[in-house]
Amino acid sequence: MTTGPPPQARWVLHLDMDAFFASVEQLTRPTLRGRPVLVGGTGSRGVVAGASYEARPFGARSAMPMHMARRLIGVTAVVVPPRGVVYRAASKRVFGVVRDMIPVIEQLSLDEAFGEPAQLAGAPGAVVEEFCAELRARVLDVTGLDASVGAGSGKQVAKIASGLAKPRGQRIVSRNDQEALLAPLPVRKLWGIGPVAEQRLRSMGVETIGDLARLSASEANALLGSMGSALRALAQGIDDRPVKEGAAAKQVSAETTFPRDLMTKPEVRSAVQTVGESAHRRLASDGRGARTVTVKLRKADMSILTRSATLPFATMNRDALIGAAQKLAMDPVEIGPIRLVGVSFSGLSAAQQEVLFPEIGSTGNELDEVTEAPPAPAETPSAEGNEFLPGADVHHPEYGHGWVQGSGHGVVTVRFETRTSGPGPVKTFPMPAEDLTHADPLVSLDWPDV
DNA sequence: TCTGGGGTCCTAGGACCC
DNA sequence: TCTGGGGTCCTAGGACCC
Repeated sequence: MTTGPPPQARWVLHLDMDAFFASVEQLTRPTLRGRPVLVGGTGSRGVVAGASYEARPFGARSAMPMHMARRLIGVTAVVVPPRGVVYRAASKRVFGVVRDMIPVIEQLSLDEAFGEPAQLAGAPGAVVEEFCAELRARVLDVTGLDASVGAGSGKQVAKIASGLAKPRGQRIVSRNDQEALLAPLPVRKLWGIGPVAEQRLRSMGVETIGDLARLSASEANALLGSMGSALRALAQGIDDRPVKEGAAAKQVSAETTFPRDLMTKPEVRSAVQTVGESAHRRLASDGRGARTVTVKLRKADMSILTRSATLPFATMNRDALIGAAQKLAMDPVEIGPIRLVGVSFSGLSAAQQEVLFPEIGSTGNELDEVTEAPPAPAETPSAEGNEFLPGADVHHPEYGHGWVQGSGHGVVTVRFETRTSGPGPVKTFPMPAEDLTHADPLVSLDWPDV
């Protein structure tokens, strides 16, 4: 007599790499496997961008100030600066594997994506289990990196499921089970509910996703604004948002927090120049031009000021863009000490009509002042007079590829290893170490085609 | 020794045009 | 000589995500 539930029409998958940055470090630097690894800024104002699973029992978490995470773990902590090029290359390979099984994916970041495999439409849970297991096995086999996968009737449930599956796991949530799963979770677990919305909801006694689901539409809108009814629907498990390929980036930016607050206009000028050049390099590799330039300043009290200007035409001309940024930057003498300077380019388009205003920046007074500005404070106190900073990739003619474990006191200590070498030997060289040269970090991945 | 860097989307007011 | 709306662009700020 039991006919069972009707087949589930939609299965959305969410794949999330486990501790991605830290795992890539452990993959490419085998000595770090099994150790508490913290990836992030090593300066006094650094925060944790990634923590290995060995670091988490100590309480270390992403976004935590680095000094705090370090103190929690103690002397066994290994702190390495982020290597974006390596993570991007690893990510590319991961999602190449995913794409072989799921042609259309929606990538959310370097380490996450949604997919909705057409062949799973209407499939029973057991088939979805099998598919997810195969997906994870292939990713691990090709890349050496662990992924967790969640599956559900929509994006929200799939994402929550992958979170519950971590690490090295998978969780398939059928439509019939999703209400029991969602209802007791804190509202903060919903994508789109951050600290502010959480507080507003809490003040009205709404703590769980179930509480939010029971609100009337008008109550939800009163508490959460225009997003209210959409978030209430998500809380009720109603989520028919399609999985679609991500659009091209709408903005390209760079920002730097300085070890000491900037106190003078020349310091800010110099910072805008450096940060603007960094943003421009990304813009150039993107290949598009920008119309709108935005300068962002974070003051010592953490408040943020932004100023933007829109040019008559999109351009990729470096001096025109940075010149515009210089005009927007404010003086710390007037607004107070500045800890962060950011430059962002938006209004991106393929059209480039830089020839239409060659006079801006390239011959303007703006740039001459910039060129003469004194340098900003050194980004890292130990940077001066030390060619090999900890975490740097290096090459030695005899020992091959390695990374700097430590430096100072006239010596540099290097661990020679890559993904395929296994834990390698450590060597110490007196400075200056003439045989040591900086190396492409991608060599540490030791992949045939990168 | 407090709090990174890279993004997306939304709101709200004013300018400007029809 | 007074008074509309609608639509779009621009700017500044803020919430939120990984």
